[in-house]
Amino acid sequence: MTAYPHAMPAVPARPDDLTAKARIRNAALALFAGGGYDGTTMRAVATAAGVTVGLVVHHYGTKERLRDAVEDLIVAAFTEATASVKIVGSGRDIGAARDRNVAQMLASNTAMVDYLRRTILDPNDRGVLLNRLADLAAANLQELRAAGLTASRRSTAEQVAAVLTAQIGQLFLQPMVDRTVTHFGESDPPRIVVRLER
Amino acid sequence: MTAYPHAMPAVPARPDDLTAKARIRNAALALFAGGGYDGTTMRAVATAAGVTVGLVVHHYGTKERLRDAVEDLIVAAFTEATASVKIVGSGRDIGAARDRNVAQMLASNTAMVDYLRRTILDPNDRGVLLNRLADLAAANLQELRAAGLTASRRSTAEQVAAVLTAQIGQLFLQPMVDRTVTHFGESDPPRIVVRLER
DNA sequence: CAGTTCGCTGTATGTTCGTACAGTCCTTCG
DNA sequence: CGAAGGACTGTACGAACATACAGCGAACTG
Repeated sequence: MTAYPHAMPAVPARPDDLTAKARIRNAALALFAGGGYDGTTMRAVATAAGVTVGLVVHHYGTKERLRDAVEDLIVAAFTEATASVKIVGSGRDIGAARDRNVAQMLASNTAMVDYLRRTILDPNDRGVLLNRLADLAAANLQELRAAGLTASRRSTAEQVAAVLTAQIGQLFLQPMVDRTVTHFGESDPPRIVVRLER
Repeated sequence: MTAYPHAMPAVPARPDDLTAKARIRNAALALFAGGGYDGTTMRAVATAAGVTVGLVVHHYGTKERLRDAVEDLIVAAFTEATASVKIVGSGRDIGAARDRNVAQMLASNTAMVDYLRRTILDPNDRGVLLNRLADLAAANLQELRAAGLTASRRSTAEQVAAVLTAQIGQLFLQPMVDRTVTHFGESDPPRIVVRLER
């Protein structure tokens, strides 16, 4: 499942357990998510990780390569969330289980959601991360198809888009609804539902 | 309708017709939309507007006040789009006509859409612009209510959230779908539909 | 136990930023 | 004509930035 022959045990890591390199990457994710890539300085990352700027440069070379590491982490999280679903039952059930795992993973990773929202919705972005997630979704789809578990008449592109919007579309718009409702002094905001129509 | 006693004629303005102050504001909108507020320099705004940095400062004082002017322009566009609908017919029809006008206004204003997406979805944003648009929608709703044209059992907050998501929610997510579909070499992407559920 | 690697620090450098400001041109008005 | 005000330019400056780099100490390795 993971790339490691000796997989890490599923023990929640204490901050002290992490290497400085991992702490830097995690701090970068949190800060990029909160203040954006441009709005985050290498010094801020270093401070948040409890190290000096020099060490950040030492480990990642440039700010851009630090961002690459952050995006690798996100893609890995999606990969693990979907790969842990066994290929048994109907294609529909497997897809639903994958969606559930991704939703659960994102629910406990606010920073990832915020980072994704910033990056994917950015019209200026090169779209690398979105494409990587799309490729992952397509590969998952292909796996079902190879097992003869899907008989959708929709194209791959359309199915992938449907999966992605289902997995993350709602997360992107929900804050807007929440803030609007809160602005009028109400709580218990309604849920956003995103669908694809042809 | 407009604040001007002698309203401007509905003639599309040529760039040369605009004052430098307006050109600066328009350039700022386009650049903020494309590269974000932080990612846009005063020098870039000046160059895009065909003036010097000094003049930008002369007219707007600070970068933040330049952003205020940009947001004023957006709120004015929403105001005019909704105010031009006469209060005749059913409340539902009036609401639909307003939505149509806003959609049309946004369709011809890519920069505004991009700016709104950036600003409203930014979790770090103070939410001023979203609140102004929410207040505008609420005022429009109140207008219908005062005329006895609406009998919704939904709260104001919920109705406003519904209006805003209908007006701009789809515009925010559509680029993601478009890019995903394009990534797989297809054209004719499906449409996003956003709904509120309780 | 010497040698080498590696995590890590502190400082320096060149660039780019927002903003300040002195001054020039041009229009308006008495 | 001459003063005043506003649009506009060009330069300057301090702060903050990403990055480079020399050096230090502890931990491995043979």
